[in-house]
Amino acid sequence: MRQIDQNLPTLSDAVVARLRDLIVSREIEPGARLTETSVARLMSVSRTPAATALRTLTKLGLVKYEQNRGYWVREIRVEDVLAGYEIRATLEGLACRLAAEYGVSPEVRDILVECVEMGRALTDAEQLNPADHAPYQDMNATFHAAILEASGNPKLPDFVASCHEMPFTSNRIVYWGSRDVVRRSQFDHERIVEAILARQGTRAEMLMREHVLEAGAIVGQKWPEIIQASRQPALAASSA
Amino acid sequence: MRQIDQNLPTLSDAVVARLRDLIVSREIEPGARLTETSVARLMSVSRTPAATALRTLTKLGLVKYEQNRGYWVREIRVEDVLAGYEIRATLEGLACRLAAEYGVSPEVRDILVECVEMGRALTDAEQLNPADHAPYQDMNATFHAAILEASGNPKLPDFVASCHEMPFTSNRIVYWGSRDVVRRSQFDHERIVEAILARQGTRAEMLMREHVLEAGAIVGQKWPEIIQASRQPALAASSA
DNA sequence: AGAAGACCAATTGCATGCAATAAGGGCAAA
DNA sequence: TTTGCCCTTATTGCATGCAATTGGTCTTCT
Repeated sequence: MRQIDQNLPTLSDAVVARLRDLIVSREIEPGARLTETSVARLMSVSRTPAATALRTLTKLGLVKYEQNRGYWVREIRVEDVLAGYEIRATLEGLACRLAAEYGVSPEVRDILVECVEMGRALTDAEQLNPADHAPYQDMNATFHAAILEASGNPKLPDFVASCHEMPFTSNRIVYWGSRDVVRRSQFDHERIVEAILARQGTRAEMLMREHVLEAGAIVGQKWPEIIQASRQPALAASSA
Repeated sequence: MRQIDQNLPTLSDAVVARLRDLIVSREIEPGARLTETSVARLMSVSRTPAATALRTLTKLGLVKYEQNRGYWVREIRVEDVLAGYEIRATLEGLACRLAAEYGVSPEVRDILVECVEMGRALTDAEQLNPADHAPYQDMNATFHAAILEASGNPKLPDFVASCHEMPFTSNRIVYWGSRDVVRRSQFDHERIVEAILARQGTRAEMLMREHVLEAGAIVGQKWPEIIQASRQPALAASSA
């Protein structure tokens, strides 16, 4: 009875994951009513994990809640997604500045240099290799996480993580359709590392802001396609 | 049976409020075990609202949680509080820049001007009047909220709000012990409004950063006194 | 004596019944 | 016709019993 389809630790987590996919893919339409009972039936669980999941999704901003009234699916507006990128850009920019100003440990420096070298190698060929997409995403996540850690601000990683929990704002979404776009992102990484190691705080901050905002801009441009693609369950499910 | 002492909508909310006070005031020591059952007994409620409250406090960062293991009281470190101020300073700075760059509506302009005039009046006398503390706090909250709204970023108010939920990071804590400190804060407000109305985005951003960081610096300086004062239940309870 | 395995206690995770609450509709009175 | 009140109904909020998981301990075998 444990685990409905993913091997997440609790039923509630599994309900959150599945319900999020259903909302993001618009299989459940914006404005639709979500009662604890209906979610419980839909997921074949009792009301307890359904209720817990709905509270979690409320905090994630995917459903709206009114006291003693119930839950509704919220519309995912492109301006909300862009707002998330704007906040993430600012916070990751802060992390860059702090890391540059206070200086990074040799270990962090090695990680950053390694990320840059790996990214260069993965994107150096004349054409992007689909098989390199996943390694590049991993490198990207490592890169951003290392800088957040190196900021010395113990709350910053958590705040940025809550940005990632919003749909389409994750740093795992690296557009792999155009070599130019990926290559430019890679150049950003190189300049960011250069700035941090040279202790150029403001430069590092602005470069990271730009870097993240550009990722957001690409999502904004391709918004109709993204929504369209996410309507297809097969694709939406792959986001897990 | 409803409401144990505050008139909050749900029992769970009341448990969150009381437990937060107990943790912040260190009546429950850092590292202490918190089981659903013990909290339920302590608050004279069943396990359900206790469990909900513990999950909420985990998200607020006041308790630590381990899967299927339980909850522990986390230590409130001064560096965590300062980290919160650093994030808040950056985000409110962002809001200022956006409001300045895109321009504010006449309504918002009137609110900001009114806040500045009220603040000037409340701090103009040679000595601070204790009775003016609460009105000044209200003005301060209105001021910051108006700018966050005016930023046009729909997620920004929520993110800043989650900063306020951390202990000692609320913008309601305005130090009222020194006229110079309050007066300087008031001057900041005046310059921030000037910069926003003059569409000077970067200046507005930096002024707001400085403004919030100074509030954090004061908390940092007075940390031992704050911890000491919060040990006294009478004072701690007044934070509700 | 040390290590591995099985048992035991403590704690959360889940299921379900019941109570409280709030919105909406119907009915009556002005 | 409109307005105000009450009642119904849908839904969450709460209480509690049971199952599952985890960590520690005790035993046993090497």
